[in-house]
Amino acid sequence: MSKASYHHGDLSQQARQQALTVLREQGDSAISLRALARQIGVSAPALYRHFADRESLLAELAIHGFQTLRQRLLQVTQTPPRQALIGIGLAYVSFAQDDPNLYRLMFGGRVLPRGAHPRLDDAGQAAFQVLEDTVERARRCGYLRPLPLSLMTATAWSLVHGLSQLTIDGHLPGTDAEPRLAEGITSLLLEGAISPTNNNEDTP
Amino acid sequence: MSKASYHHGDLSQQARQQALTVLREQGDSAISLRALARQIGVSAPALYRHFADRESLLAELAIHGFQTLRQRLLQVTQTPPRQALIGIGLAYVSFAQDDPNLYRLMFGGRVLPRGAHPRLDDAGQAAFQVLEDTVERARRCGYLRPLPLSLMTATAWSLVHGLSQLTIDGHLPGTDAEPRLAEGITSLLLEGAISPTNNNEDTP
DNA sequence: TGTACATCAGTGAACGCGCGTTCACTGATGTAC
DNA sequence: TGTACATCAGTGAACGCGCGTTCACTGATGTAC
Repeated sequence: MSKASYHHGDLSQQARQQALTVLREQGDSAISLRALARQIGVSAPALYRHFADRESLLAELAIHGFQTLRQRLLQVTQTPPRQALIGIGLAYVSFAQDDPNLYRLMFGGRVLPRGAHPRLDDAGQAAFQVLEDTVERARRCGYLRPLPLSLMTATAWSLVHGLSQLTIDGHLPGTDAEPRLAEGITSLLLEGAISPTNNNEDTP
Repeated sequence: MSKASYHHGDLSQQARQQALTVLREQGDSAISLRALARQIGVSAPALYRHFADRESLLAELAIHGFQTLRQRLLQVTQTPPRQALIGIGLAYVSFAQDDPNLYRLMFGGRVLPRGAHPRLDDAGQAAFQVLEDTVERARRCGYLRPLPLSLMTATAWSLVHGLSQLTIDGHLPGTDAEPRLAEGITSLLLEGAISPTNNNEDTP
C-alpha cells in the first residue's frame, strides 16, 4: 500500500490495466512484458510472479473481454423476441466497434488458439451462450421458423461477427458513418432477402 | 538461368512462393525476410532489390489472394440468381477454409491496414465487386426484395465473412464436420428467420 | 508481546535469439557504337 | 564482331534494436509458538 514499498501490492492488476491500454492503442502485437514492466516501473521478471508467460497475460485480457461482452449482451435481451434479437446484434457490433483491438484479440485465432487456455474457451462459450439462449427463446415462442437451433445460432453469430470484423477493418462503414446499417442487416436476416412474390423456386 | 549463376534470375518469384508456403504453414507473423533469404539460399539484402520492405511482400501475397478469390467467385456466378447467390457464398467460405492463413492476412486488418497499399485496396475491391454484381443482378430480375443494394451486399458479405472467420478459428464446425452448414446459413438469409405465421409485429 | 522462520514478491544481470534495414562493395549482364 | 561502359542484382558485414525468459539473489511480510 505504501507508495515506495518494495512489494508493489497491486502489480498483477496494474499490469493487466497497462496491457489493456497498450492493446487498445496499438494492438496485441505491441504488448511486450519488458515494455509493460518498464512502463509500470518494475523489473521485467517481477511480472512472472503473476503471469506464467506473455500468452497467459493476453489470455486474461481476452477472458475479461468475453466477460464484458457477455454482460453487455445480457443487458439487452430481457425484451420481446424481435427486440432481443436485434438488440443483441447491435450490442455485439457496438462492443466490437468500441474496442476493436480487444475484439481482434478475442477472435484473432492466431494469437490465442482454441484449446490452449481452458478458462478462455469457457469465457467465450459463456458469451456465445447468451446469443444461443436468445435465439432459442425466440424460436420456442414461435417467433422463428422451426429450423435447427444450431443453424439459426450459427447464422446469427456469423452475421454479427462478420459485420463487426468488416466495419472495424474499414471494409464497411462503421456506426458513425452508417448508424442504421447494423439494424438493417439484422432485420434483413429476420425477414429474408428473397422477394415475397418470388420465394419458391429458381427461374431456370 | 544457369543454376550457379551469380544472378538468381527468378528471386522475386521464388521469394513470393516461399513466403506463401511459410504463410500457409505458420501464419503471416512467421514471415521474416531474413529467414526467407536463408531458405532460398540468398543473402537477405538481395530481397530488397525486389521488395521495398517486409510489408510490401505481405501486401503482394494478399493481392494475389484477392485475385484468386475473385476468380473463384466468378466461376460460380454464371447461373440463375438463387444458385449464384448460394454458390458465391459457398465458394467464399471454402476459399477461406482452404487457405486460412492467407485469408487472415487478407482480412486481418492489423497487418495490412487499408490505405497503405493502393493495389491491395483495389484487389480487395475487385473481389468484393463480384459479390455486389451478383446481388445486383438477382435484385434487378426481381428475385430479391427491393431494398438498397448496399444493404443487401453488406449483409451477404458480413454473413460469409463471419462464417469464414468463425470456422477457420474453430468456433463453428468447418465444412468437414458440417458440410451443409454454409448452405443452410445462406438459405436462411434468403428465406428469412422469422416464422411466416408470425412475421408482422412483436408480441409485446 | 517477541521472536524465529517460512514464504512471498521483488531485483539486476545475463543468455540467446532473431529481426529489419543500410552500407559499400563486386560480379554479371546488356547496350551503343 | 569487339569493346567501353552503364546498369543491374547480388554479397558480407554491421547497426541498433527489443524481446522472452531464467538465474541467483534480497528485502518485506506473515505466522506459529
